[in-house]
Amino acid sequence: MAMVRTPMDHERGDRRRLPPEERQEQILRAAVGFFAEVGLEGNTRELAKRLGVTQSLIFKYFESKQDLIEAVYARVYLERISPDWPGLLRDRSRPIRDRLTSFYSDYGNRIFDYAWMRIFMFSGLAGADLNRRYLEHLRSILLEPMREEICRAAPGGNGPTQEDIWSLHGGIVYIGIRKHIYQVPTPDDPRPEIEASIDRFLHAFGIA
Amino acid sequence: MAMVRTPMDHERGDRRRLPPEERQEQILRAAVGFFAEVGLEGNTRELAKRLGVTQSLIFKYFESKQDLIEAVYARVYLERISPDWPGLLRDRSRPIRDRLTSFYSDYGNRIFDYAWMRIFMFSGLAGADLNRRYLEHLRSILLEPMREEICRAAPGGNGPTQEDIWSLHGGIVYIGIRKHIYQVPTPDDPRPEIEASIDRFLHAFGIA
DNA sequence: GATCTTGTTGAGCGCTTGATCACTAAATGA
DNA sequence: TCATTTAGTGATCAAGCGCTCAACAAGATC
Repeated sequence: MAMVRTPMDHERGDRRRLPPEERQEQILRAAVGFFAEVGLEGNTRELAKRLGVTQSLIFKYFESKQDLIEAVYARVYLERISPDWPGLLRDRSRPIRDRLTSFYSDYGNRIFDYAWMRIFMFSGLAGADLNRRYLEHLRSILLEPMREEICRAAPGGNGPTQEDIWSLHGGIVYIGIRKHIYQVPTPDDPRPEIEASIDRFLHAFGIA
Repeated sequence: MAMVRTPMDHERGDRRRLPPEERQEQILRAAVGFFAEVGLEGNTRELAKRLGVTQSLIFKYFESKQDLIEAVYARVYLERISPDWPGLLRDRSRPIRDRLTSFYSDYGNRIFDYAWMRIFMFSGLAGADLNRRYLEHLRSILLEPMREEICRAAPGGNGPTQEDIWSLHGGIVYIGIRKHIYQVPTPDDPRPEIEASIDRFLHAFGIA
């Protein structure tokens, strides 16, 4: 009960005096989980406690808390959109339904993630420009191609509008919001519902 | 530039020494707008400044900040669900499409609201139980009836599952999330897209 | 084993926070 | 007009915040 700080009871192997890049990585990884859980106003003393280091150490690796938060943003947003997806969506050798279901199955795997969803929401509420840039990126390189491909597949040319696509997208993303933000029960495997949403959507435009 | 506090430059008429219930109401109303904007960690000094009163006055009307936040929750959540809606959804003298479009048109009017959306999101992220209770309430008295009515209207009895209904709901709510949380451009009038979503949904179950 | 480098510590500074309280002065009634 | 009541103030407290820095000690080099 002496409250002595023992490095051993935190993280794996955790010898003191890590190489700088390893320590920085360790802090950043912990920060992602920590800020996702408590929000961006979470204090650095608590974060340090979870890492089993002193709070001052954090400032050796990140100039300021804002600096750390931006590193968290970068880490979380980076590689969240796969470079394969535009090609997948445009691949006309496959039926549009297949392309959409495999895209959203992949997409769901990446974004139905506790840390991602919450940090995206926290940063959105904080007014961070990153959200707007992410959504514009998403729209232009994924949703707009998606819309075009559905239009092409739709008989009679009465395809969806951009706003229709947002509606499909929102219905799917909302599963993750319910799970990680509101924390209400959701299906263990979201894929059947994703497929059903896509089928309903395509059906409305005369596809399948 | 003397930064003298003049009561006149805040709120309307604003004579000092208000009757207690009026002052409490004024603080509460300001708190709703303030916390919606900056988050629940917004500080009471800033809130007091907006009201043109001292910070200590807030604690004359609310025992603690947490107390104030809970009053904000109550104010914001209260009367957000109209008692007319269950009856409207169950009214079989009207086609199901009409019932759904007028319900969601009304519903959108109430929840596509800056303060509501953001406080709901802030409290959800903070883990407040209110969100779970609200969503369970919504499900049981609105979404489940909705599902049953659509099932009844669907030929062959292959109606939507509860999860399908969440998907429809999510697609609609997502408009508000984009607008007030992510703050990206959305249609000025969401009703056309709401109607389109409902039509696509019903179409998939062989209705209309 | 002595030396040097540098990752890590712990004390603490300046500031902000929620909350308290003795006091001030505006409204009310006699 | 004066006494009473009480809405509102302003100074202040204790705790917590981001951040700094002199000192310490783990690990590499010889």
